[in-house]
Amino acid sequence: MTLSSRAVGVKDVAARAGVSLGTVSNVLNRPDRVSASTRVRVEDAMRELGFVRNESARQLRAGQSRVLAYVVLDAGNPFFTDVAQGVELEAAETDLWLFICNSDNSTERERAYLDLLQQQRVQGILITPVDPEAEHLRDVAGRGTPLVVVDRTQQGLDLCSVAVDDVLGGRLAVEHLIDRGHTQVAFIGGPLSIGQVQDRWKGAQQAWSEAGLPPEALHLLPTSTLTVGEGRGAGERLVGLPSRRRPTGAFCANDLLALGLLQQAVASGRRVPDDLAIVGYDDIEFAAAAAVPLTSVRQPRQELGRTATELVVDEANNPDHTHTQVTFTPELVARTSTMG
Amino acid sequence: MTLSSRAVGVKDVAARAGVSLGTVSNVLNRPDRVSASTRVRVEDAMRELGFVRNESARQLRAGQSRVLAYVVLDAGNPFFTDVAQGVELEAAETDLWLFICNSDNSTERERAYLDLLQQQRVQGILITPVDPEAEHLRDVAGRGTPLVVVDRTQQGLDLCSVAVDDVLGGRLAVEHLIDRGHTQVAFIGGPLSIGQVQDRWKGAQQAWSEAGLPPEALHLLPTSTLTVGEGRGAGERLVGLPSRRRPTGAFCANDLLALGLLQQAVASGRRVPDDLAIVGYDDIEFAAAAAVPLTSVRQPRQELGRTATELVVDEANNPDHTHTQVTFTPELVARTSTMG
DNA sequence: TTGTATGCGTTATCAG
DNA sequence: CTGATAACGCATACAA
Repeated sequence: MTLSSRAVGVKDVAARAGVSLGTVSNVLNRPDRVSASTRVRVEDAMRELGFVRNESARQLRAGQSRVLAYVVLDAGNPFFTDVAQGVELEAAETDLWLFICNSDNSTERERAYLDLLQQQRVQGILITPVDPEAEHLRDVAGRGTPLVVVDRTQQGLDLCSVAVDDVLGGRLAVEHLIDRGHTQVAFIGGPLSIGQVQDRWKGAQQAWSEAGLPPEALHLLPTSTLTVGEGRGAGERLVGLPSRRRPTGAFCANDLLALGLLQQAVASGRRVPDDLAIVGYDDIEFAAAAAVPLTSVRQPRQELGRTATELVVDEANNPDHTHTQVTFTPELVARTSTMG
Repeated sequence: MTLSSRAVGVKDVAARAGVSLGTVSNVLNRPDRVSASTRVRVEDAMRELGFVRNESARQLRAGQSRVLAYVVLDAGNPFFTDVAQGVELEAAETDLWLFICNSDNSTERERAYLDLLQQQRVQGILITPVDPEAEHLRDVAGRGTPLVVVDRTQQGLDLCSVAVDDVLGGRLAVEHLIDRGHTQVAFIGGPLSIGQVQDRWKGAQQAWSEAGLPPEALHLLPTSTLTVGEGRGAGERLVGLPSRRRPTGAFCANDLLALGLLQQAVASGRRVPDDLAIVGYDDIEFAAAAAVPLTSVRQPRQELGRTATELVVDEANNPDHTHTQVTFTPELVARTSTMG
């Protein structure tokens, strides 16, 4: 309703309530120092005028904000939204709010959001970066905004990070396929420039060679992104291989790929797992909900988010903070797609 | 590196570069008014000092921010992240940035985020609200922050909104099942207090009665949420019905339910669509990617986001803005889950 | 409780 | 280009 001359401020409230400016401020920040009756009067005035505290001014004075931000790689990937949920749960307990930003796999967007968030003086930034070694990540920390890297390991020790042991995850996946008797296996994923993909591939190779299997029987089928569409494409390439060398088991670098592969396999008449066994990675909700429930490597998603949040908050408030790299252990969840 | 005495400001930069404060400001805001050589010198100083513009101060002065916020109902539902992507695409073209907030179906969290965003003086708010008639939505607009309701229709004409005709969507789904010869059909979804669910159910009933089919042959299987888990549960209840009256087709109020139902059906040995045909709603990416690709009602998700963004931006900048209610038309996408 | 004054960092203006 | 200065809205400290 208030179509007034814009911008209702504390002094307008004070005038309306017939009290001083300082009293309004007290109602806002130390309600106990104000008598109940005047407090009510002030609150009424605020309501009538449609007063909204100006956070810019408040923050300019206080120098601190009550919001955290999480810059995700791909807001459409349920893995990240699950991590974000963990962040929110923990943040809520500290009376902090969360803004989610989507870099959408673009280094430029990532950098632009980091700039914006620093300028906003958010209390801390969580980020799953395109490249964990990028300079601009360190710049942020150097300029005073606490920053924690999520789901990527760090080379240096100058940043906090929370990650999962992806080499181990890769081992678990491939060991499982070996246990099930597969001797021709495909690793589907890419680009290898992505740290996680590289680590999972490395783990796969380790498990394979330790089992004494010939390297050429572990096929690398690179993809250009980790999406459902690429998974379908990989399925078609798989069929193209000569039947003698054609993999009977596939380990996909994430569940999106695995679901695409699964779809393509079923559509082309192959049976899962009899003709093709599939292991995914992340164990997103849709993995268990696929019509052929997907075996997958589970990461403690919410826990990642919670822990990362604890770390930023500590970095923001504890003068004795020391950078910490936390590594979680993944776990294989066996389902029908390998255990028909 | 800059471990200095906190808070590098424009005047520090000016001192370091040996220029006046005004010049630094010009480098920041009207670079053309500064000679190339001094500009470089100032930029170097900013870099060396790790200067970060203080957005609070800037905004306090300008009274305007460059960020939009989208408050979603459920960040884990791909439908909303797709809408958000549409918002981002449009926002980027207007040089605006997007913060995503998750109300997680909680009225309280929704209200708290709205307060926070108003205090931050964001340029505009997009929201898919728990309840589109809630008072606090109107309060926001009344206090000067442009707000657009996304994916919910409005009763009044005092707010902008962008929605899809859910009654029509419901009709399309059920007409499709009728066309395929089904005479016992289940509607799965809930709670009916959710506007969308109610509308889809209404459309289903309309199509059913217009086809001259008996009302009792259209079964309502209510759920308490729109999640994969509830979909599985509904599948179990479906089996419980006496075979004579057991539905051969199911229309689910969203794809999450449909995927859960699909999973349960396949796991319990029913064939889709021969034993049970399934229609979902939203056409999220995982619908097409399900091992039995899901027939679904598609909404123009990105378009929803784009249009909503155009509306907030207009409301924020155009003094002659008039509130507009935009309604899009849904479309049935037939796939294997009904067309085996 | 009240008035009043000051500062937070940035931008804009104006005369030199 | 410089130098000085006034806002923006809020929080606080201090004296009455």
